Amino acid sequence: MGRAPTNTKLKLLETAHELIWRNSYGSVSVDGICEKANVKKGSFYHYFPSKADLAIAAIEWWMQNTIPYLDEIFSPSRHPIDRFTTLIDFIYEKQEDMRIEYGHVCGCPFISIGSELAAQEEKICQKIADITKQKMSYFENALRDMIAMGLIDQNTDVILKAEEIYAFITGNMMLARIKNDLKFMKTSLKPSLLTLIGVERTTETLNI
Amino acid sequence: MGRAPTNTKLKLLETAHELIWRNSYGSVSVDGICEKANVKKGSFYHYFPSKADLAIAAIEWWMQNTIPYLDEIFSPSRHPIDRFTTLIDFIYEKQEDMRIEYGHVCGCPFISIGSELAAQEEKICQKIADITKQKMSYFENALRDMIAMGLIDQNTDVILKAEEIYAFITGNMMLARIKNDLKFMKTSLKPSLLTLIGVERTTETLNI
DNA sequence: TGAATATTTGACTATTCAGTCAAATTTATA
DNA sequence: TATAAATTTGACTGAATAGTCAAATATTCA
Repeated sequence: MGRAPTNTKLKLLETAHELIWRNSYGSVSVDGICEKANVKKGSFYHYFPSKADLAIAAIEWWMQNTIPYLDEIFSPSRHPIDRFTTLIDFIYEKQEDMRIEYGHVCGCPFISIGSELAAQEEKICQKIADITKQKMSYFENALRDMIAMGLIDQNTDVILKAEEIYAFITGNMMLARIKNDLKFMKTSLKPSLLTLIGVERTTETLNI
Repeated sequence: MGRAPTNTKLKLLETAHELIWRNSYGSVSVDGICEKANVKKGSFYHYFPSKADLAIAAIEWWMQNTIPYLDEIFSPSRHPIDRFTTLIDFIYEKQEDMRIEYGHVCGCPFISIGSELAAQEEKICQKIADITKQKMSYFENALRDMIAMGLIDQNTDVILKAEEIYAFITGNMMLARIKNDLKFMKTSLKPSLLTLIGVERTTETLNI
């Protein structure tokens, strides 16, 4: 008995995520999300108790969406250096796609909304912090493999190094969004990142 | 003849900057700024044509405020490595002060507002991009001195390296704001930054 | 078919928002 | 002290905001 579930909730998640990523949490209204998603406001509040709760759900949904890609990129079967370079390619391509479609580099949705709501929405910050940790664990895993393979200094503190990598990539995405410019990300981010990681830049290690 | 200028405009700039830095552009209202600054709304619009114009003026005002500090930190009379370590100390102390006073790490005001308004306020983005360039010029200047002193690789591309440094510091400040945590900035940012710059970490070069 | 359940609708509120404006007030100076 | 100019005030508007709710509708299955 009972009515079957519809795709309304998913439409709201997708639309909210896109609008907030492109613009900002504060500049996107519930009415705007509903209009774009072709959903009435009453339906919105049937699925989400508040705008903030929708934002949290959208962040969670997007992260779940992203995990399979990260699993593929950071597959243990891939050479660890290749994992990082593939990650940069993956990020760049998404950013370039969005720049073409929306006319603007959009940066990292987690970081943008996290920064915007850092002092207002404790729950959102906690969620972003969790995601940050989760992403860094991919880096730590790859760094351990690099140590085992003798690619980087044996005494590398992988936790610390992972945080450096995350901050570096994050900072670059942020600046790309503000400057609306992917030049650095396209041409310099990859070699800069490898230097930061501490990989010797010989043709031998780079051409896997 | 005529009435002498008052400090109302300055009060509005100070208050707007503080509230937007602590929270966000979208969550701070003109009414909120006026109330905290003890200024009536009519006065606000006597001095600023719009909320966005106030934000631009506040950003400009804060940058003008910051320049003397940067000039001192990046004084050519200071050892170039010391310039960077002093910068980190300067940033950390300000962040720690704000964390204690407001209960929250506030990060970089320029980057936070720039990211928030990247797709909405062209003028604000342009202003932030200008400030970014201006700050990187300090880095480039120091890097050239480091090359001249043989502290880093003679073939270092200073423009590129300055952008790396800026992204790295920016990313760290962003994460500190989101995580509301200054641990990394306090203990690891300095050595990590020197590694990124490419300075050999011997006692000789570090204890200036 | 009919009961049970989930979903959708649209009209509704109360508040907050950015921005306006004419009149009142202050103050420097001639 | 009169004048001129900048400043301040407070009441105002109209639009947008997040959120509410009871009723209508669709769908499932017994």
